[in-house]
Amino acid sequence: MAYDHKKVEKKWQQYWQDHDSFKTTEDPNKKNYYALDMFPYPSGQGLHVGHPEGYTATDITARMKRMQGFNVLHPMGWDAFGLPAEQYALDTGHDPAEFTQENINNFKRQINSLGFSYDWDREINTTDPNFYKWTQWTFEQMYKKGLAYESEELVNWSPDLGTVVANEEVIDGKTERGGFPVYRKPMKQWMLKITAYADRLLDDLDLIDWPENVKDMQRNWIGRSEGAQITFDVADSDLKFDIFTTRPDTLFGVTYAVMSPEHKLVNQITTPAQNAMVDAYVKQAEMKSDLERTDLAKEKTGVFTGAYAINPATGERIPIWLSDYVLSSYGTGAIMAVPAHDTRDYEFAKKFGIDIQPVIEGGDISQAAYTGDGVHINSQFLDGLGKDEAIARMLDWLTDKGIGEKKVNYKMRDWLFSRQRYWGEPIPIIHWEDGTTGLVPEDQLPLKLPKMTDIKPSGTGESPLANDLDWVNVVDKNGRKGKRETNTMPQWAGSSWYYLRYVDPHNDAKLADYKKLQQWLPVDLYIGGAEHAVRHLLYVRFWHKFLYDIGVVPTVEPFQKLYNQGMVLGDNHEKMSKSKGNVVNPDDVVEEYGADTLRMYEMFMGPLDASIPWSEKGLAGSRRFLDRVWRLLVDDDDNLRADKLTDKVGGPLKKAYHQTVKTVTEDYEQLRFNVAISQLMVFINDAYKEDTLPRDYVEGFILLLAPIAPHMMEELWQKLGHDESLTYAPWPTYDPNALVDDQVDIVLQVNGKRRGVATVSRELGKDELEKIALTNENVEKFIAGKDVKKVIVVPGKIVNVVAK
RNA sequence: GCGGGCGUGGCGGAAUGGUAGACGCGCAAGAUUAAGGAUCUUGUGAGCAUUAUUGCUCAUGGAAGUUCGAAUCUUCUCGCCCGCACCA
Repeated sequence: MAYDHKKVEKKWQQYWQDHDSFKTTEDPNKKNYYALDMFPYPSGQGLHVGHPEGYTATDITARMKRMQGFNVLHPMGWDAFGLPAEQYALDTGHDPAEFTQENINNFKRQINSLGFSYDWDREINTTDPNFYKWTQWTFEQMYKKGLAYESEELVNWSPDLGTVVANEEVIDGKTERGGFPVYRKPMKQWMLKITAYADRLLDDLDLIDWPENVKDMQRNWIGRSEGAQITFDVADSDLKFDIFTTRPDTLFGVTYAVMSPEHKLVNQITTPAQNAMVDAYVKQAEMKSDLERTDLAKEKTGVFTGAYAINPATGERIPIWLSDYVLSSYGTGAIMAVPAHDTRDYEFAKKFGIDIQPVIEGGDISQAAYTGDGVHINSQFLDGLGKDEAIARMLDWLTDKGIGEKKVNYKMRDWLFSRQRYWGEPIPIIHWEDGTTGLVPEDQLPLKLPKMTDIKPSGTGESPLANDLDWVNVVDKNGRKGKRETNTMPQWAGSSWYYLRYVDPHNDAKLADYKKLQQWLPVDLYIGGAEHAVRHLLYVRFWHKFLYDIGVVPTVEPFQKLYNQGMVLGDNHEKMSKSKGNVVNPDDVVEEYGADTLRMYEMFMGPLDASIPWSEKGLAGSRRFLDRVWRLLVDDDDNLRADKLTDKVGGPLKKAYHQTVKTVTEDYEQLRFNVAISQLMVFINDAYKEDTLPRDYVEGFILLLAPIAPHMMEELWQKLGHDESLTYAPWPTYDPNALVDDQVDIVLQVNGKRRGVATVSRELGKDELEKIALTNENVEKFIAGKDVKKVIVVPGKIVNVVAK
């Protein structure tokens, strides 16, 4: 009888549920291990075969750690607020809450069908008021510290979505969701002051074990740059403006200044003669979406304001231009232009015929800007100096004169935290009629999202919540009237701290108990997709550091080790998508091959972080291996092949077994599952050649394979006579002495090429090995007629004869 | 343009300075004739030589280098992927 995956998988899933097998233990005598998945957004599509790749990796780790005697926290939950559900609800007339619940039920069914060892008592859901109470609470703490503030900002407005989106949600000038154009528009919005943590977010990357590319992306996003802020006077007026530059040493080469079209001073400095042109340029810039602005970046545009500034170094008058190559959102929104030594300024100066004044030797300014290092010229007190020295000297000079100072700037901007949509956490703020703004008192949290029938975005920049007057209008105990904030939080809010709630999910009094957090944090292993490298993972680190500062969490970083699983591609090597018709549904795989096969195949495909095409043949191969394991131990009548088992240990499988325990344990630890599986296959291939199998080895093997294929291994474990689940069976150990043979193969080389092999005693010394090599028939052939210059002997491994 | 990564059989991939191609897929041969994606054993980078155990040559995108020895380290170069992109 062939292995019946449907029966066996159902049986053990039921067993685990009935026995609370995966309930988190909190034994003070054990060490703790926190294995975390990026919780999913429960979409209407259901689980994708990409989801189980990361989930299986953490599940294997969690299962191994349990067997190794750790308390293991391995939870799952739902990132259930967000645009897609709301969009779907709008399109179909569904209630997003109901629709989301259906999706969650489906996701949970699918996840359970794959045999993941989650502790469902700790399930969380970001849309549950008992959860978002603490999202709101954290927002209030930020507000009290001045880190959550309301501000008129130039924001990314998406008319198609009817909401603003954060900078991080704009990809190539379009919204991440839907790919809609984005316009810069001034709007009053809630912001979180993530920039206050810029340096710590940057520096603490050194403390964590994350992929280098993710760290680099974060460094890049934070974009710290050191330079100077310098004040320029506007000629013939009392006005001044600041610029930021990383090259204060080139101040003598400044021949003009540029302000962004949105700069505050534009109206005040523009001369009447230039007014019409400036006006037209500013309007035009306003109309363009970000995408159009960057698309047109090939050709610089700009307009002269008619005004002049004074170069503080030379005292000369320099024209002030306007151009959208200067961004209002970076630095001071104005620059000093050094066309001789900056490629952008060079292009602009060439186009508009502005003076180009070299101040560093090297390059040819008739051809291109010279941005390299060199000796300064035409720069009075900087003449003769190199770049670094000149920068230092100039900073001193600026500071002395009181017209400039050293300054650090960041590309990262504050986090736009409000959305004009319904399906999100309400921001717990009340705007009072006397013009003040206050928090919803903590004892009134959670501030629940009201049920509404019409949740269409107004399109005017107001949230649909504004229409629910019963909810919006409030009166305090003194009769003062107020209106609730109607913007909601972005989807990233709940995911910025959810991993903390798993630690203490039912706590009514606190976000989570500090002592419990001390026991579990930081998360030991966090696995998810690379698409969250900057956004989610930067927000989380910011929230965590804030919560650390106010004494809620005990660690400065949330996730000690992060790993990005790759993508599962379609069998045509392309990203799976409905339109390409290459989507594989995990339900179908579980039905046909079983969960163990799916888990095993996804781990065997290749390295966990690689993106690899799906192969039905490969999937079948994984099933074949599991069948092979089954048949090795179970006969056609579904009975254990007891006659094959022996209580003796040792024999021909001894070395292979110990090697397997060692390799598999180490490979699991390093998430090298594909290699671990190949070693398990080697052992089974060896075992097939033997008539008898030591029972110890068979049991050890079953435990090693159990994290990957838990259902079948539980069944085999039971057949071997165990009446309890193997969940807490002790992890196999190996004897290092069993790994070394008395006899080893020594490779014999001549000039680095393999010319023979000799099987000798492991302890054989250098001299004997050299002698064996030199007397080897084939080696002799290759050194005949040559001088032996040197013989390199690596005992136990190799002998290389160098002959010329 | 800048930053990061990758390039190994027909395919997915092993090997992180010491026998290149573990393991799997595919393919082939043999055994077997179980009804279902069969199973078991063996072989399988290319080429040459050999009755043969076997030996030799070439081979990790390309070129050069370091080294007794390089898929692995260095430089250049080509190609692909990811991220950022007028950030002053």
